[in-house]
Amino acid sequence: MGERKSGKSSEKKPVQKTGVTLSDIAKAMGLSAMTVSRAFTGSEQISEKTKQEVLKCAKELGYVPNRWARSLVTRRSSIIGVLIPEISHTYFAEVTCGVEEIVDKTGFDLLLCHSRGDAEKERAEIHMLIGTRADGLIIASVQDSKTERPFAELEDAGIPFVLVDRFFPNRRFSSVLVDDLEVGEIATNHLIDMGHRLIAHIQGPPVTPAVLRRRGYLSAMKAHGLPVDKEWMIGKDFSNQNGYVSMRKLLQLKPRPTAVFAANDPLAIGAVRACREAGFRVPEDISVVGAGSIEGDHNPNPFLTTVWWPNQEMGRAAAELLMKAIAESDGGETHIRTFAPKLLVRHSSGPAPTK
Amino acid sequence: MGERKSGKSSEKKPVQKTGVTLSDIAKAMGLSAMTVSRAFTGSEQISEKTKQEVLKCAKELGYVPNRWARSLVTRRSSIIGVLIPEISHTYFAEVTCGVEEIVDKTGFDLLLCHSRGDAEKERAEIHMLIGTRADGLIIASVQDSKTERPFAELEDAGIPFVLVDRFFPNRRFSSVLVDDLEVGEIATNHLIDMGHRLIAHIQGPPVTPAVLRRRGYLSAMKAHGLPVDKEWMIGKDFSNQNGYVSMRKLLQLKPRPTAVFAANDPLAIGAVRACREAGFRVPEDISVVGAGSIEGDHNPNPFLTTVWWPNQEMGRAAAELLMKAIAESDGGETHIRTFAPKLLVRHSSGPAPTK
DNA sequence: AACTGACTCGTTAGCGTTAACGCGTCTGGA
DNA sequence: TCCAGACGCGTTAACGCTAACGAGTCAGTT
Repeated sequence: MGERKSGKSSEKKPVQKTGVTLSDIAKAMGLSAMTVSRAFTGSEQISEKTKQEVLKCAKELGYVPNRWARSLVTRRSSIIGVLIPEISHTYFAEVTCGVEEIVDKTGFDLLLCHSRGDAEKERAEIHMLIGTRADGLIIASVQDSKTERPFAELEDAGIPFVLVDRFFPNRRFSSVLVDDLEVGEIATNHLIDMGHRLIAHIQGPPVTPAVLRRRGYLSAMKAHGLPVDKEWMIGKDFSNQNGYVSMRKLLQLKPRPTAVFAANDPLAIGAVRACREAGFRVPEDISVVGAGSIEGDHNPNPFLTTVWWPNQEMGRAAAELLMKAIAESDGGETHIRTFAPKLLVRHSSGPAPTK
Repeated sequence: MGERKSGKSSEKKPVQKTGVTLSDIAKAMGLSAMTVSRAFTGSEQISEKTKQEVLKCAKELGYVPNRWARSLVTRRSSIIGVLIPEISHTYFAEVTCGVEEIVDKTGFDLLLCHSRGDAEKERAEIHMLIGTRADGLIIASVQDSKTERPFAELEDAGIPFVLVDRFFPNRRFSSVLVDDLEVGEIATNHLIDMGHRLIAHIQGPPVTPAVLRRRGYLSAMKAHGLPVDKEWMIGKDFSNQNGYVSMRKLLQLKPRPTAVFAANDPLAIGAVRACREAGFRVPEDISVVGAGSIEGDHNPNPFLTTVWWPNQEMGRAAAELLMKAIAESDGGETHIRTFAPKLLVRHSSGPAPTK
């Protein structure tokens, strides 16, 4: 067995598999480990000269300080946990991107965790993050009001956290929100303004944002004296598939709705697909409005009329709240930042058919 | 000056800010720390009875094992680093999602790092990940062939890694790829089949995938004896904005191209936008084909004709390669898996205008 | 009765790093 | 000349955990 790399090596030293340590380079330089440590921690108690020498020697030997040994004694991991249902949802990807921007700037790193929409998995991940001694958490929770237990654990562990787009009325947690009630109202009002009266709603799962958007839909309809048939509210999760299936059902109703407010964009896109397959034109025959559009350069969808809000900025805001909570470590106050949604009129909505 | 923690404490125990430790519950139960440890590590050297008692007591006291203390002695962090340009690109989000799926299943966690397309930042993150003693890395690198230095560092540190969609011909690294040459050919051939002859190409940045797609475009054109004007190849990065700007320039050429192959979907969407703004219809006047479509339920784009490949599955494949490399720790062999792209004909491409 | 071996549990030593303190050396001012 | 104080470095003792070995108990075997 040939050694693949003999390092700097003195004589035999088979393979330094474990990696170079502080005391390795301390010995090599005839210094104490402490002095070497000081060269890396930015301590004042070391002369500039030896500091440079140490850094140089460390580089040659390929030494990189062991983060965990350090954080064990420092009691800070410099790790922020991000706990979301799934990163492939563009919405969460953009929030996460905003979080990363701030967090990276402050010298922390991101541990990415998926709850996959499962409250129990979320709980397990929180537990894991406590074990990881994360310095803080950003959570897009799938817990409902009855299962706040995981958050209590976090508080016991003294780990600050900020919720994204989830609000628990009975308990104040720091959070960053969109006004989801307004989302529902804006979308619905737009359709009403275009002359629609038979407006259906494809809803999401029973989490706060979806519930509020639905409530906004209902409130807008009511405000205009428009009746809402129970069959017009349909759907059970945020998937494209659900949008497709729900729309197919809606198309069979009579009278057939002339417009649909879908609780998010994937739902809306699924709905559009169902309409077209069934031979209806969008928006000439049926108008569709989504919600939660993606921003930025990467994946714009130029077709769908939708209600937009600044995902990435919300991520930044959440991270800023968290950074402040960590820095001040008061742990006491909770802050809530709410963002206003905005209607983006594009090409999937139009005037109600005159028929 | 108040003592922040009086150890195990006898009477008052103000706030155990530091968190409960192994020996805390060892003392509480009259056991040794080792026995308690065994209850958590799944060791055989403990009776089922005491194990359950320990677990129960730990739960009551809110004890969670300190991951870093553990990994310090274990020499395994159970952390996989994912180093990508930016998670808000749906492409990387989906790859990451696939990675997470496998990695989570195997008991690892993901440290998410952004290179932001900057080779130097990427290098810094790799350095950080070495310090973190990550057990393995998945990298969508922005290094070019001349700057492989970071990878050498990884090899020295004995950290296995798998590259995603980057290939370094002069050096064999384990990697997962799409056949980008074929991507370019498929897209271009499709347009040629539709009768187009004046086909332009909006290209990406000078990284391997973009270069290969362009080469595929050229090869397809050449194979059909079609000339390529230098002005038809334009563009410098993967952004939507670049697609828009480049298309505007292409529209002013005479003769004006009747079709465009854009190196990825954001480019294509930007191009479509430019066409429409200038009063051209897509696909009646101009056909546009993208590449790298997103899959899954969340963000389908039902309009764009594009070349597709299985992002999420590629992520899974990369993670599986990495898991194997970690488990076997041979570190020797390198594996390369290539995925075939597939044309998705939708509504942004059509027959060449007869003029 | 003595021996073997399986089971449980404890003891000793670190893993690689930093906090806190201590000890020389050198400088400058009275 | 002497001493305060700054400066640069070393020593000791953790941080919370587990590997490796060792010791005690109890059953079954010879």
